[in-house]
Amino acid sequence: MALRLYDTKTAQLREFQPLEPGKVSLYYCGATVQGRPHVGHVRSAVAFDILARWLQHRGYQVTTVRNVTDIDDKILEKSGASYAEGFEPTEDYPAADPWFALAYRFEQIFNAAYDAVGVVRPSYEPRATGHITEMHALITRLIETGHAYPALDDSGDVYFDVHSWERYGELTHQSVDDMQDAPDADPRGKRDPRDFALWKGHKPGEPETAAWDSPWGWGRPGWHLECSAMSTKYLGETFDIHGGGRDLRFPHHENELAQSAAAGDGFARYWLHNGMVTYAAEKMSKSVGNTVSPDQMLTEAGPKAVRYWLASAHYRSELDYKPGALQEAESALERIENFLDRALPETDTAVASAELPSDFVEAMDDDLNVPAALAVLHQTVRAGNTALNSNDDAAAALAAQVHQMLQVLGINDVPEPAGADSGPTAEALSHLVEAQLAQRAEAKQAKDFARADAIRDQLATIGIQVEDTPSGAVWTLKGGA
RNA sequence: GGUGGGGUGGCCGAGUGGUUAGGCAGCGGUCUGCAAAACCGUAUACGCGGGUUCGAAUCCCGUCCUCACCUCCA
Repeated sequence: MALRLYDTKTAQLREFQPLEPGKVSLYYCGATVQGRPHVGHVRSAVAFDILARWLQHRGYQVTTVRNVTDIDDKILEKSGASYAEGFEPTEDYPAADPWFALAYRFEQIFNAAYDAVGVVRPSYEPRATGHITEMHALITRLIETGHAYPALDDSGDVYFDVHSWERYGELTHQSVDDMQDAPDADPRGKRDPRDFALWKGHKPGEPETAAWDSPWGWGRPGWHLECSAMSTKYLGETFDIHGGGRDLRFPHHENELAQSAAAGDGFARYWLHNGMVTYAAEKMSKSVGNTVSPDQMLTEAGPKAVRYWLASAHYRSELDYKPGALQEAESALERIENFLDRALPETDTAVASAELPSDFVEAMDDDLNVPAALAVLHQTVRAGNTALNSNDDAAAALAAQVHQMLQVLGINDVPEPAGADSGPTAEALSHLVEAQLAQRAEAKQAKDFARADAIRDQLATIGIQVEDTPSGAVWTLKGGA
């Protein structure tokens, strides 16, 4: 069975066929680094990370590009504000903060957030400001072909002429005439309010460092242009998959498509969009102020559980964040890991060669139906536990399958938080607990269950859970004691 | 006004005509000194009203509610 993906542009499931046999080029929109990431950003990255991993699993050589928008109105605004009289600095926004320092600082925080849940770094991570030359070339082509024009006023802007491109609206299935004008639309030097900026002329008050020379005067790039210029540079004029959040479909992706196609490029062959993360059924976003940070999630559950939760709804569905959701994921994941601990006490080399269950493969091939794939994973865990309970040899093979499924979903690659498990502190703790457990074993031997239970309860109150197994007591450190 | 999604059992969340999604939380049981873990069993379901069909959560019509985008947004 072939991999099928839902393509926004044609609004249907399409069998995936790469442009070049054996290779896949994937571009997905990263963040505008003007502030800290929230859960929605991480969800999107996890969705496309799983796509990349699945393509790789299917044998494709995948080239992944995720852009960094390191210059835009908000970045300049926030930087500008940090120089103003009476500015109150915060940890995130210090005083006298150059725009490039601000952008790079948040870029690193974004990367830390992606890393924390095991998102593989893309092949390339280009920044908008590093591709001004390529953008100029694209603007020039658009002006030459009559699809772009310098502003009619003296702003120094250059606009894309939406009426010059009759396919405009094809991605989101809208016609220009039906689009509602922005209530606060500033017509500036536009022929039509819906024309969008390719190049923004330098404005008085904006820093000199945020302006580049161009055939149309000093200025800086418009938002949409970078993705067209960079995807083409790194992946070619036509490439396989373009991804991003659903909220980017319009205007961002529509505009990207228009400017690239109008310039004669084939551009993306499949468009994939992930659903929004909501909070109390409302889209999580900075402007609404209902964001939850990756750090906050990580205080509620382990990083693997966070990734599990982010993947637990289909990538095109909305994912509603609510307190308790992460604990549920943690419980589910714990059952999986308990099984693996029991069935694969030591690293087994046979694990790597295990084949994925066909139902799992089928689910993933069906537009990355991760919830259905997880159902297969859980069924395998149950079968494995049953096998273990009856000393059936099948357990090891099932465990190997479970391991492989976790691998493909990227859950195994989530780094464990450093600290608790190793080092002198852990060593000392281990000795203390083992001593207690030895006493408890003695008490149990003597049928002094009251004392044995007292020891267990005492350990429980400091966050150490004791469980009796056929091979003796084992203990685990539980957070949040 | 335009475009595109949704409304599934206590909660989350798959599923597009007939046979168990799955998880979490409950309840009962097995195991255990007691627990824990694990397994077994179990209840609660498809927004509302019509229609098509032998049969609909799934198709059609109507209706209500809701979300996203059209302005920066993963």
